[in-house]
Parts: sequence; structure tokens; C-alpha cells
Amino acid sequence: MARGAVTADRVAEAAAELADEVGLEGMTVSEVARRLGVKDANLYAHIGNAHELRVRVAVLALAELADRGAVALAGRAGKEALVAFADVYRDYGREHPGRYAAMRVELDPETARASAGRRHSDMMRAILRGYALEEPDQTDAVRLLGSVFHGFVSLEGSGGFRHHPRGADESWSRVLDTLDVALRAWPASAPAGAETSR
Amino acid sequence: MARGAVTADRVAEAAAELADEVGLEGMTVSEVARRLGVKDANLYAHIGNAHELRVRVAVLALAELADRGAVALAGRAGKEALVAFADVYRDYGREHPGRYAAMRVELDPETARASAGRRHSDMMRAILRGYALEEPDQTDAVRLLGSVFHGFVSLEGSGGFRHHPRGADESWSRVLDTLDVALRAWPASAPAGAETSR
DNA sequence: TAGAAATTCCTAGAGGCTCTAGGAAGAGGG
DNA sequence: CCCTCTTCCTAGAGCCTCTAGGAATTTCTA
Repeated sequence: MARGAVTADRVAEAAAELADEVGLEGMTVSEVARRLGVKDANLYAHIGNAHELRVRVAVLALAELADRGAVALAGRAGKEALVAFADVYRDYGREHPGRYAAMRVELDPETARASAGRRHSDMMRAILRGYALEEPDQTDAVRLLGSVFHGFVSLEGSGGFRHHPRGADESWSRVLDTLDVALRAWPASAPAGAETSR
Repeated sequence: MARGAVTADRVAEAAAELADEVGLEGMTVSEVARRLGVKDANLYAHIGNAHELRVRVAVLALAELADRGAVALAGRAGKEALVAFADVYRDYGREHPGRYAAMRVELDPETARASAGRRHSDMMRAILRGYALEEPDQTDAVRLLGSVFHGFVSLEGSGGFRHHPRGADESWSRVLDTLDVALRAWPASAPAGAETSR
């Protein structure tokens, strides 16, 4: 039981591992306590409550993923950077489904600011330096990247691509190709005089 | 208490409403029973278990969304169809966050086949008739559409766009513009002799 | 070095959720 | 009128969350 074995960080780490094994739904404070060889009541001294534990896993995952992204981006530019970064996202989602799911819990502004969320968008902006985009198009493009990455990983993870023989790897590759040409051919701000949609 | 007031469909409907109000996490069998004025034990005679209730909500949502999509697509083609359909997705996600989240639960193949999931991909393929795409590009494009729609709605829903002043509506509009040009300029199958990524 | 303070861990227990088992009470058919 | 089916109930076990209060151990401090 080793007194002092339980810290907030260690709890979050154990929770993240558990979440990856059994899914974010199955990640309970009780089970984390069990794995740490400690009574569940004790964990509430380190983490506020069950939701806060999920938030901690989210923060942890955000940071891990940002670290991997930074490595992938180092020394790369243009499409190469885009693909490397995208692959990091997808690989992380498949390797760590629980952590990945946790990243989608809503963070309060305070926590969000302290998290690695900003690093994520900064890295996407860095990728976009390979494509000539001014604000606000750059922000829109960041959101497009985020949507495609997250959407694909999420759909793939929930089995959405299993109903068709086409391999997910191939689709992913083509999606990134398309994203590359789309960013290069980013449409002009006010197309043809009128609102485009809505 | 009106004997016979509880059927599997009515339970799913009440569950969907509850999920929209309190989130999919907060949607419990107990609370649904409470709202139907019935003891929770009773509901287990209609639905197998809590997970099955979520599945029922997912199936319900898939069907509702497919219906709306069909309406949006009627009489439209090309980019107009793309935008109308995409808006249906986003609006549904904002109107019915609980139902929308439920759609991402993993369905067993049996349930998936019986669900409206197929209608969704068929409709996306219909949209793609406005763009010249053969298989397997068409499948890849369907997955791109799904990823962008779901990714954007999901990120917006979890507050991912609130850290920047740029309005989500504007970004959405530009994202769809970009998607339109991307589909039009869909890159050739084997670009420049070698593998593109991975 | 002994006492005080802080920290870590515990037991106990309330209250909620899931789900099973078994029983009562209407509703329709013979 | 009785039989059966269905709907609904109570009881209760097991797990989870979270609070309260107490014991043990480490660390500060005089």
C-alpha cells in the first residue's frame, strides 16, 4: 500500500489506463481505487469527484497528444506536416480510445486555458503556414482540420466504417489528400457576391 | 398511471427527451421511469437493460435525422444539396444533443443493418452525384463528409470553438464552401507515382 | 527529542442506479 | 366465471458516488 503512493497525478494516470481498457463509461472511481490498492473514499481527497477525474484524464490526454504532435511536426512542412500530424491524431485515438474520448468532455474556461488545447490549435496554425491563409480563413481552416481529424477518428472508433469493405486506411489517406488540395484551393472569402449558405 | 401507457417506443421517446435535457450521461433508466410515472423495475420488461435503452435512442435519432435529411435533399442538387444536408446535421446536433450523442454508441451489426444508418450513407452518395466520383472515391468522399459533419458538430457541441471570437456559423459556412471545392477537385487516385501518406 | 500539525488512509453509511425475482391486479378469451 | 397474458408492483442484492469522522504516520517545530 506504500503510503504516499497516491497523488492526483498518479490517480489520473491509472484512470487513463483504465479508460483505455474499458472505455470512458466504465472508468469508475471505485475501480481506479481498487487498482491502486486503496479504498475509493480515499481518492476523493485527491480528486474532487468523478467528473473531475474525467477532466484530469482529458487534460492528461490533451498534453500527451500535443507532445506527440510537436514531435511529428518537427522538421516537416506542407502536406508532409499535415499528414504526419493527422496520423498522430488517428493513432492516438486508436491506441488510447478512453483518453481520446475523455478529450471531448467540456472543460471550464479556467481548465481549458491551463490545458494543452491551445498548443493543438497553434500546431494546426503552424501546419497552415504551408498554405497561404489569412485570418479569419486560418481559423476556419483550423476548425476544418479539427473537424476532419476528430470526425474521422470518432466515426472509425465507433465502428462507422465497418459496414463497407473499403479499408479505413485507404480512405484516411485519400481524405488527407483531399484536405491538402482543399487548403491549397481555399475559396475566396465572399464568393460570387452573395451569402453561400444559411 | 393509465395501464398500457408504457411501450418500448414510448420509453425510447421519453429517454430521448431526457437525454436532450440532461445529456446522454444523465439519462438513467430510473429517471425515465420517474417521468413515465412508473417504477424503474417495470421498464426492464420493455427494454433489456440500460445500454439497450441508449441503443434505442440511437436508432430513433438515426431515423429522425434521416427523415430530415431526405426532406432537405428533395429537389436540391450539387452544392445546394450539400449545404442543406449539412445544415440538417448541425441543426439536429444542436437541437437534440442527447439524441445526437447517442448516435455514436456502437451498434451490433444486426441493429446497425436494421437502422437508418444505411439511409444516411445513401443520401450522402446522392449528394455526391453532383460531383463526378467513381468508387472507391465515392466511399472515401462519403467518409469525408461524415467526418466533417460529425467532427464539426461534435467539437462545437463540446465547446471547442468558444475559445476564439470567430463565429461558428461563419466557419461552418466556409468549411462547406471548402468541402464543395474539394469534392469538385477530388485528387486523382494514385498521385505522382508513389504512396502519399503512411 | 517530544509534542503539534498535516497528510494519508481507514471504516461506516447514506443515497442513487441497475437489474432480478416473485407477486398482485386488470383485460380478453373460452 | 375462470384462465391466461400482460402490466405493474415491492423487495432486495450489488455497485457506484460521496461525506463524516477517526486512526496512523510523517513532518514540522519548539
